[in-house]
Amino acid sequence: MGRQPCCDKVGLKKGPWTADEDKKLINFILTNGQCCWRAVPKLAGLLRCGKSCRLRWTNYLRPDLKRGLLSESEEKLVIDLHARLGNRWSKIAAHLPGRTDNEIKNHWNTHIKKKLRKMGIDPLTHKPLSPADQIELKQRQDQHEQHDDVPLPPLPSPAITEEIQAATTTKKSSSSESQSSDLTTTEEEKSITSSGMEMAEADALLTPSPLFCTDEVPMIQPEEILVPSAPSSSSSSSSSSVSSNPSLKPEEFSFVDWPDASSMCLWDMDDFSCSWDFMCEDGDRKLPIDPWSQYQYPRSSFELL
DNA sequence: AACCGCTCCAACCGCCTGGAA
DNA sequence: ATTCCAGGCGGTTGGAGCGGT
Repeated sequence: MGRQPCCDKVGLKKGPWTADEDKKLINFILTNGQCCWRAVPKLAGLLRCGKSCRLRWTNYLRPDLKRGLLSESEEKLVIDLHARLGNRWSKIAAHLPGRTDNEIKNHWNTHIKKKLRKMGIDPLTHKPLSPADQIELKQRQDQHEQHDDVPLPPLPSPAITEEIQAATTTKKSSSSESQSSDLTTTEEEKSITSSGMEMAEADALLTPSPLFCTDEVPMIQPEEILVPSAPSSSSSSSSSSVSSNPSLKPEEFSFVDWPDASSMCLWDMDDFSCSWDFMCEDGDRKLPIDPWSQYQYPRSSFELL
């Protein structure tokens, strides 16, 4: 017996959201807050299932979302976090304010995977592909230049496979922590702290405003929140254009942590790169490590891509 | 201009989990 | 203890947009 669908799908709309639907959802959430997604479509006058509403809001309409491609620093962070957490996109996204798990997942699949493979790094294991694998990969790429979905070559060694499986198992066994709030530190996140970056450093890395390329993403003030009027399918890269809603007041955005514009500053990349000197514990000592060393290629080789 | 193939990403689907009943 | 429900997550898909021929 299959599981009941999340909602009665008869008569429900699917596919891209229209500007009108977005407007209804935004107005509803801003007025009532996020609660009981199942009830949202009915109360907001939408012919969507609650799940669809939640996704639309969290992945697209939330005012605190960043837009645009991931910056180089964000990309590095994603790679590092992926090496430690695997495909746990929501966990990874939790470390990148304003980014969604979906966005990071997409970026990983479309950009980062390719970069790593080009560099001879297995995106699955974050270990170098063996020379034989690289030759094979090259041959396959030559044969199927256009296809990125070439099956991955064999894993470098059974030990690595076990390592990944162990990580996967950890995911299952630690599922009880998966729902914990962002403020709590999970076991895995603790391991990140101890084996990799210091939490404070990670926080510094992850401090929203200074990190991001503000030229990619215009700062939006609460009073500037606008309701899109163009169909969503065509507004993917310029989401929040358009007709303002005078009924929405800045104070109604209390659930959004708006960056303090006065504290905004741009960091030089050189300043930022300093933050990538991680520490590892060696007994009682803490030793600095370069996270890029695990890839066994010079940092600059990545930056050239 | 038309066609084709590729890329990208918004959205969907199915499963899992925690909490309430 | 069990069942049900809602929310969350990760994998996958579909289609718009774009470049090449």
